[in-house]
Amino acid sequence: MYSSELIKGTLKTIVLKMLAENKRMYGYEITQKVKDLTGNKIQITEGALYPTLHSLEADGILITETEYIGKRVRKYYSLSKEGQSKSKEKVNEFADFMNTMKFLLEIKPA
Amino acid sequence: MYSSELIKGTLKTIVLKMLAENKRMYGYEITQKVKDLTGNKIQITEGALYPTLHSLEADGILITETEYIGKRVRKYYSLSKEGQSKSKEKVNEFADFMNTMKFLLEIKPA
DNA sequence: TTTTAATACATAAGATTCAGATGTATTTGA
DNA sequence: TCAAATACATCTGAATCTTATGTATTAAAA
Repeated sequence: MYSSELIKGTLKTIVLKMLAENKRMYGYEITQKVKDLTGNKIQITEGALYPTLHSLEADGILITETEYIGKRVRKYYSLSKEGQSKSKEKVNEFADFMNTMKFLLEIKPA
Repeated sequence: MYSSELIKGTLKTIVLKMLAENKRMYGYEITQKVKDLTGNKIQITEGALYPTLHSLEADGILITETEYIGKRVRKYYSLSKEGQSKSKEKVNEFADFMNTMKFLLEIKPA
């Protein structure tokens, strides 16, 4: 687990990337996928995730569909057309940022 | 310039790295150095920098000395013993975080 | 020569964003 | 059967940053 401040500012990018890879996902699924892929190093809390999903939806970046799994409601999120380009844009920006930071912090390639 | 949220959480790491490289620096100097090294891509605002410097000082990570340049006061910041290890620690943590993100976002090496 | 830009410190108000706590309800597995 | 996992979500508060503002000195340009 990283110190909490590090994750800041990357949540939106992570969520958009996950949805770009998986067509549609529900909230809990996103938290688990990220946890799995990062070997528990990044754990998205629900208190952070849901407000983010809702704000992305409000901005037209995400689309939702509700389904019933038995009696339980499940809310799927997927990228809108706009969301697809937004996702690429965000990932590219982060890649650029990493290069800048790598240089600034003189980090040698792993 | 990156979207503001990206920088979040990295300010402390950047400041500590700058001081590890330069022995002692004053606030304004740090903002300019980072601006120069990143080709204006990262611009630390003073409203963000000074609270950070003060809190690092309060935590015993930084030491200050005040000097007069003409009539103007200049406040130099440098790493304490504890600050030196903290600096390495922070940079290493960020390097690790970048690797995790690179994998998660499937970013190919530049 | 005057006045603008740059240097250099700093604070304060507000926004954003995240963590942690809490809440509800269902379903699976021990 | 009862605990743990699944799945949604909200709310309070803490942390951190942005924008704006303020003071004062010094260098450079008009």
